[in-house]
Amino acid sequence: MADVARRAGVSSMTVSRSFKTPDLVSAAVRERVAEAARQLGYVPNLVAGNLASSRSRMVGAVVPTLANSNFLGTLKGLSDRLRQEGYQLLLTETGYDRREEAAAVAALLGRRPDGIVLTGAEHDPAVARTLRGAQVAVVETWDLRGPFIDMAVGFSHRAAALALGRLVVSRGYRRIGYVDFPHPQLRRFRARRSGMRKALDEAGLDPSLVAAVGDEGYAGGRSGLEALLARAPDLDAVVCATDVQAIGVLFECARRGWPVPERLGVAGFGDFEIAAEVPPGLTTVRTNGRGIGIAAAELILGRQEGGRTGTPIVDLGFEIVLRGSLRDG
Amino acid sequence: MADVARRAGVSSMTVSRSFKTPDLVSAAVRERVAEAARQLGYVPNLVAGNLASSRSRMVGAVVPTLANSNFLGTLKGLSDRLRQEGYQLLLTETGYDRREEAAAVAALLGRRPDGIVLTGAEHDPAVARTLRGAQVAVVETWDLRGPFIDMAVGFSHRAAALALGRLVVSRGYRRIGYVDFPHPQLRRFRARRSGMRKALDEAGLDPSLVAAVGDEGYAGGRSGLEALLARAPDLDAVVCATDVQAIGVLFECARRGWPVPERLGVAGFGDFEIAAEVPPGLTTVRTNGRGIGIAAAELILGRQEGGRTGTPIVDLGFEIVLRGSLRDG
DNA sequence: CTGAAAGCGCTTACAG
DNA sequence: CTGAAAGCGCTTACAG
Repeated sequence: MADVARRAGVSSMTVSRSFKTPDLVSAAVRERVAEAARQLGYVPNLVAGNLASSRSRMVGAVVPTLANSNFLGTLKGLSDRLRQEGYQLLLTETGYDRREEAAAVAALLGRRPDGIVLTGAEHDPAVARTLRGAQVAVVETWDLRGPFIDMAVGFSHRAAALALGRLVVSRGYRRIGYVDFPHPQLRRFRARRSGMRKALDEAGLDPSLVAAVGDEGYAGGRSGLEALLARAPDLDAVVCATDVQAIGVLFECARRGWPVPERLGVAGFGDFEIAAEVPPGLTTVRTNGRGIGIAAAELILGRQEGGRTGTPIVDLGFEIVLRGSLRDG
Repeated sequence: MADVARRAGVSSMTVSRSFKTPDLVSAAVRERVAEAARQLGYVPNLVAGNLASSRSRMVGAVVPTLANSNFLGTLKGLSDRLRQEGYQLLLTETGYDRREEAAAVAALLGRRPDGIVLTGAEHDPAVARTLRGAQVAVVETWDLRGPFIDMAVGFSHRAAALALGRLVVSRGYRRIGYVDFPHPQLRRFRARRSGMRKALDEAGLDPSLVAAVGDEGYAGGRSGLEALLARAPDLDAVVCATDVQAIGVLFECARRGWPVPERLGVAGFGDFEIAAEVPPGLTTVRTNGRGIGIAAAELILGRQEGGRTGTPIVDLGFEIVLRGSLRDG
């Protein structure tokens, strides 16, 4: 930058202003600075800028896994919205491990990001403590039950599962099983299960057909289905904690030659892209993961402008998407 | 840090040393510094550290899209390996747009990352120029045809498609169609098509059954299949440029009640997780996306140690995975 | 094994 | 509209 200033015949702060606040610089000087920068191939050093201004225009994102369209959508929404404002994303994956998460947050904090986006609202106690002490906007996503460290955006998993459960019941299914993913400390999965249970209770149906599997993927759906059938051979519908599990169930039905939705109704959670593609179409809950990312970005950006913009707890709701995997009732 | 130094009764450079090179500090002092840091909740400011040392321990990753298991695997491998060494990942998505990519690289460079990982080896001319001028290790991934900016890791898409094509031929299929994703300037897709064509030529089969679709997803597979059938009702096998397209073809077969592999053989490219799950199992090319990420990380880390470690062009090869979507021959 | 000084490349008030 | 000075919080030689 000193080189640019010399070449343009101005001071280095004029160069700085010429980039940051061009309106405060005369057109002629702006021109000369731009030309000098171009000739020198000058790339402003944001590291130095960050140190001097104590604003980084970086946001740290902490996700449990990349292998899940839900968080991918959120990441994409976050990244897109932030990029528009010249922010960049620092990404860490924790593998659903609280201690990894705590380590990630600590490492992120060293970079002095302007914001940190966490997945879920259950963290190592040290995380909340450290984060509250730090000068950083924090958004917890995918969970709406506090207490929150700072801000949050999500939806009610319980309400969504309840709505889905009621739909399945309304279609005349009577022996409804649930494939759960009871990951320790993942409250959102407990909430889904609880909503489901309520729907069955309301209808006076047996709520005990639950298979807890340790896999949120295809194999989890398959083994969940098998476990449920072993307990209830007359099972007529299966709801899964994730779309991928539900797809696993559909695949297993295809293997067995079982027609869906006649022999078995199937529903999932997430509305991944494949849900609309797989025959006969998967009934599921659309959760607006991308919207969560965008909203998280807005919250962080709003905080930068000073003061909070609107409410720091955002409920994005959900939508039930009805497809061929449930019969007409 | 000054606070920590004061509290521990040492100079701030001793604090710095105590963290960076503990061996050079006496155990007693190390102890006092650690204690003071703990009490003060001290988090070293890496921004300042980076500026002073001109090393950032950040790596920028530029991917066309997050919605594709291939790059996700690479990202994951990269992120995992880098995290072990205390590096962090700066992520940008470009949407297969060269200008977005150029902008992303410019923005990344402002952070002075120690390395940049690009997808593919075809970039805006400005990218190569800027990057060569910068003090940064560059790895181009998923393509092995240079010229490269710096280093590269990938495999031969042509050889992989050729091997897959030969396999399909060996299974007795004779009217083999190819669903292409001819994205402008995505050489790797051209290479796949070329390998496929060679396999058909060798066998004296008609290589003209190609459907170019603008969608690398499920819908692309479906529309590709329809286009091919319109031209060749006796089509007996379809190879797709991506697994997701191939899954789209399998779903369309299911909708039509066509048995796979009897009525139609199907093969894909990528070995996404679903390939093993979807009935009857998708024959495909396994491309080791995760390995690409790990290798890219190694190349960058090696460069940090000074000097190049081994060859800067890494061929990770591929593997044909045979599953039920092709008949026994 | 420990420390005083200079500097990394910017930005932030404060003047003019 | 432009500039001289100080400082952001570390690390890098260089001494001792």
